[in-house]
Amino acid sequence: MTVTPDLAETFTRALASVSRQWKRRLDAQFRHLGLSQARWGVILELSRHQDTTQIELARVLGIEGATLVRLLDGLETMGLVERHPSPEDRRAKKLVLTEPAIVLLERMKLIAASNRTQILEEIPAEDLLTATNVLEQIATRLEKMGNDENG
Amino acid sequence: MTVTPDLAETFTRALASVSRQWKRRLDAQFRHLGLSQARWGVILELSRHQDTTQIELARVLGIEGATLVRLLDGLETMGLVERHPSPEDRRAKKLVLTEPAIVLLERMKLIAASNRTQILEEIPAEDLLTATNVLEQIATRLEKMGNDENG
DNA sequence: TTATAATAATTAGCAAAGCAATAATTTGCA
DNA sequence: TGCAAATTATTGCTTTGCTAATTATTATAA
Repeated sequence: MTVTPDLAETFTRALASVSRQWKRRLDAQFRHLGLSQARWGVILELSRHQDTTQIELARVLGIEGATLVRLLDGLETMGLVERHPSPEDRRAKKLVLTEPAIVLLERMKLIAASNRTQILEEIPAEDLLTATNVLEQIATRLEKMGNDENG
Repeated sequence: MTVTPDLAETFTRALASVSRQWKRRLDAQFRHLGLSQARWGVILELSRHQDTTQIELARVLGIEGATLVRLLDGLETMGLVERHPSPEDRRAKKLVLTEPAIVLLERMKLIAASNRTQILEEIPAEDLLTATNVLEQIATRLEKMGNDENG
């Protein structure tokens, strides 16, 4: 089987559309908490990598450091995140979630999970697994291409 | 096989990461033409649906009408698109590509296609097909949920 | 050891997406 | 027919992403 140009193109269009619509929907669901999809992602990832630096967090989120700065500014103003100076590197800052953030996290998890369930309801698990693997392969490849700075 | 919460979550993270990185890369490749991924999408879709109205074009692109307005403003300034009053509805405007846009379109197609080829090189076509179908199912479902205004 | 490189966070400025509100028209129904 | 509701394009404002440039610090190499 060959990857026809049409298939590749259809894939990219569907990818863009789904990602925009998913974001839109999640933003709407988090709005009443004063949050957004982007901020939710930061908090979730932070709950898994406590005491990480900003650059490291940006890396796992797949966004630029400069983008993360603004997100953290907002979360800090809301009292959900604190930036502490790193003991071993005075350029860097360690990030920690505050108590209110940890409380909020649970509510956000429920919302995000129920959202995923609703959207993915009718997708066969097998296909979803394949799709996930494809996306992860592409993500890895894009990271590699980006670092190589070619193309 | 069951969709575990982990799988669904991994899927969404990979989706977000790929879509951001893909956009970033394409933006970089179009920059020297003064274009972007978003504007490229408008021109491509317009080449397929000549004489369409803005709202209809926004619909097939999966973006808001207001978002398209700004994209068209830019493309009109560049002399690539023209807005003509619609004969049958004085609220609406018909969109047409100019001659320079049609010339440019061919170059853009080559760039986008070579980009896709590079990124998707190692993905088995079978898996890509499955992934595309999954994404299209989700896109359809999200559109339905959005219109129903529920959830 | 000191000058140069690289790295971490930040700021500024731009693009593209969203929502909400508005004006001009068209549609539909009573 | 005529008035209310829907539709089309627009503008204003916000968020989130990017790149480029800046500052402070750390790492490297001559």
